[in-house]
Amino acid sequence: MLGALCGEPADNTGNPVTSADQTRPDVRLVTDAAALVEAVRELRSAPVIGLDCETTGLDPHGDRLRLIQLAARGCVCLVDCFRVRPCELARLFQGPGAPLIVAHNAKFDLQFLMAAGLPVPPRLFDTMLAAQILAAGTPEARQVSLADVAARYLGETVDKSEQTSDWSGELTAGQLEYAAHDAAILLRLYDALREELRTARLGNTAGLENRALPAVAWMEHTGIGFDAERWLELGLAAERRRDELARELTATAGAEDLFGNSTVNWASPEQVAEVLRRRGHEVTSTDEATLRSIQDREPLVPLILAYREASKRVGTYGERWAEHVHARTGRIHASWRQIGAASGRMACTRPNLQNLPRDPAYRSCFRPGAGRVFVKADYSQIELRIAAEIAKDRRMIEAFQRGEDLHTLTARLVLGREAVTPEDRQAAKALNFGLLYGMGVQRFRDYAELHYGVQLSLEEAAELRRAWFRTYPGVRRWHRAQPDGEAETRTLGGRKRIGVKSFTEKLNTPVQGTGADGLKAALALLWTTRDRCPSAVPVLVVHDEIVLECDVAEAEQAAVWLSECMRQGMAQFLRRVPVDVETKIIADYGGTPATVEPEPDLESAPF
DNA sequence: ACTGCTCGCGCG
DNA sequence: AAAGCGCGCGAGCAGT
Ligand SMILES: Nc1ccn([C@H]2C[C@H](O)[C@@H](COP(=O)(O)OP(=O)(O)OP(=O)(O)O)O2)c(=O)n1
Ligand SMILES: [Mg+2]
Ligand SMILES: [Mg+2]
Repeated sequence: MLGALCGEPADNTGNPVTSADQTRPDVRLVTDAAALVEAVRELRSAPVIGLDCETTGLDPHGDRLRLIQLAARGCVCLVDCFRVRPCELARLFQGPGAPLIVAHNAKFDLQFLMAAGLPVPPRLFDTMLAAQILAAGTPEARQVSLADVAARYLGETVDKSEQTSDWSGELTAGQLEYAAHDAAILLRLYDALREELRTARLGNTAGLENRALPAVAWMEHTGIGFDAERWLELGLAAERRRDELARELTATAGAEDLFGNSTVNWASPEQVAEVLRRRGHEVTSTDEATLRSIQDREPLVPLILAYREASKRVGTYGERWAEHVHARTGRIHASWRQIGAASGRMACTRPNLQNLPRDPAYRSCFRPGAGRVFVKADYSQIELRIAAEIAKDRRMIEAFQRGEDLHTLTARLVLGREAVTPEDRQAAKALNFGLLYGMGVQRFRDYAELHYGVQLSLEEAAELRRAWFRTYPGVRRWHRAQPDGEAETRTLGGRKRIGVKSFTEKLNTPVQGTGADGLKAALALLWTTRDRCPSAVPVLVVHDEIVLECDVAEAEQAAVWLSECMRQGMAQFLRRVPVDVETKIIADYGGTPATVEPEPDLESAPF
């Protein structure tokens, strides 16, 4: 049955397959070492090769590679990994003149190659990333399955019914046919997407994404160590607090039925709003800003907010996290979306590791293995620096050249005093970025009151806000220079977002997106220079922050390496503004200090 | 039981 | 809630 695929294509019934495709390639099934050597010899001369892997499941740590499909122009090789060890493919992927490897969602295939001990091809083109880059800002950016992309750019329909079939048994003709087609279509897609990228002037962005891609696969494959026991303890404490607060809310509101049970579900915004309206507050929302505005007249408000905080911890940061611990590795392998936002930022799901509570009790549950540490590096004031460059604000540029800290300055401006705590500085971020991206005076005033306790009249708030814009007059000009109507924006790296509608989006997108460009350039550098720190692996990316895990002995080296990659990655986009990276060596993600013994200095050693 | 929506909120 | 932006997740709720 398998032999049929080596020559004439056949379907499951053994009948010849008819196809409209006149250029159907030669399909070859490789089931022994000699055939693999021969296949690699032939493929090695191809400049571009489509790669697709069929696996027994979606988990590179648990499931197995079954079939590796390699498509050159006019020739598809299917390597049956149950019959032949694919190590020989290292010769295809590596060395001078190695081919460009084209794959769809290559992060998936790369993780299986990594698990199999195969090298990561040095030159990659991911058709999914390309489609996301081209569609940034449109709903199509979220519909990027191979079938979607093939339909969009080739007008071809792809049958995915075999994708989820059983790949652990005897391979059927239908499966082999499907596998060959999937790989072959990648080459045509590559041609079409490369042309689209060229005409949209997005080639540089695609290059950047494809260079960052191995680091993202590396990070996902690595996962991160997690102390589930301590995490669950925090959940139980939050649960007790939540239930206590619910009882107190019910008692305070007098919302008990005959049995003393609550008639209100405090987790329902609708019911909370109804309670508040009955108590004389004309609210249409119950978010924190609304609740704060009635806090003076409503004793339930602090209880509701505390209840919400506890509920958040029980729900979003609760016991379900134990399900994310991988049975084999004992670590959490979140799913990283390399292009997760319309701006170009990454995103993270199942679970989202980019919005862990800042509370060290939670963050310290993420820990390196024994004898290892985390090295965490975060860009300083990054979007202010980028905005200074984009808006060409002389005052802001010069402030950065002098090494000033604008978050601290803004905290001082609003507080009216010199002394600023780390919390004050953290709060100033929302003010700086709020004003930078178009926040109005009303919201500015309420924020200042809530976080700094400074009560301002609307006129006083307006004056402070004007003072901020007087300090950075280039930012005000930049605001006024924004065009009306729908626009497309570009980052300093050339990344494009289309359909940008509102004034505030037009301000934010190129700045946030440039930050993503720089961070991805840093990831690309980390991958290509990883030999500088052999024990180091990436474990987290949090927008302008990268966390590595490495041996204690290599920590200092890793810190230098990481900060250099990050500086270089970002600095290429900033001509006038310096880039600063804050790097720390820590025993866990909560920031527990690491007691690091520096690497022995061999140069000056006595022997 | 599942899907799709809104609301609210965690993070950068 | 207000001209800050970008995400993902859980709960409630309505519809099936
Ligand atoms: N409320 C916020 C917080 C952050 N950001 C964006 C802009 C920041 O530059 C970027 C990174 O967040 P950080 O917390 O790292 O803030 P900074 O880099 O500005 O400051 P720091 O020097 O503390 O790193 O995320 C934002 O838009 N709005
Ligand atoms: Mg930062
Ligand atoms: Mg940060």
